[in-house]
Amino acid sequence: MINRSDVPPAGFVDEARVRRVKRSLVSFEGALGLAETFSLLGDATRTRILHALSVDELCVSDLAALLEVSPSAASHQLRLLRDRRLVAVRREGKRTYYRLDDEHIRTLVDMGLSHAAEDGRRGRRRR
Amino acid sequence: MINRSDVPPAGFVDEARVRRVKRSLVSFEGALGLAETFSLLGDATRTRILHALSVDELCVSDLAALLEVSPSAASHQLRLLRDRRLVAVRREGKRTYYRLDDEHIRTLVDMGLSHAAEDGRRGRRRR
DNA sequence: GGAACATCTGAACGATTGATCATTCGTGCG
DNA sequence: CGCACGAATGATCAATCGTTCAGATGTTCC
Repeated sequence: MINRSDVPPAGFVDEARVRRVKRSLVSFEGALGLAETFSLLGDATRTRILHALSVDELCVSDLAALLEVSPSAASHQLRLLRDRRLVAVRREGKRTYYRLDDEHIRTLVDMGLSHAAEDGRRGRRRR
Repeated sequence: MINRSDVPPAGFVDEARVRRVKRSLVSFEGALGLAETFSLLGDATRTRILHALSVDELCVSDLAALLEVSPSAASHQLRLLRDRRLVAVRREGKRTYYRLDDEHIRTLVDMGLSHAAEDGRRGRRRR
């Protein structure tokens, strides 16, 4: 038996390295979950919502007016963020107040902003 | 003059709060840049690529074989990551080796993974 | 030079996305 | 109750995205 059974059909250029990487690789499902969360941050409207909420809790109408989007659009996006537990809800009479649910999110947004800032400093985008 | 000129046409529920949030809000362009970076992380294939590269540098064919995607697909995604400077390239003979360009990225991916992990622990997804 | 290989690129297709509009739900008030 | 308001939802449509396929580059080795 020369070929190990855990080696995919093809054949790698650098077997040892690939095996090493493979060992600490997360499952496809894990990556998918990660990507789903990130893709929520991958929209300017939602990023702005999260960034606004990272400063203070806001009701839908104020949030919508502040970001100059329709209340409906804001609500749709808030639902996505809510489903993923990035924001939490609190009802007060007719109004619904949203806030960040997780301290991680604030950190992610801040970190992303600092990356973007640095990215702007040097010459964004090759080619 | 009762109405301040920097107040949008409508009228907010909580003027003071909105003004406070507005003050520390990033520009639309800033949010857009942030979102563009995040949306690159918002795809499972790219996340897996980045995660793999966070372990070790790899050439395109090994990367593709490891993740079980076509070399073409891998190349397309790598281009996007390259354009945004998330990965860096090194050529060695016929092969092209990719690696993470920025330590931030590794942190972002790791942080996202830990968030996802915690998210899995409690009951992901409401409703 | 030419064959073999690794990677890149462009076009095309199907799938997913975000905004919008109309409608509905829920709450407070006259 | 019935109206008004804030918010949520469903359907629709255009735009964007990721993959695939075919072909173009670029590199090594003979």
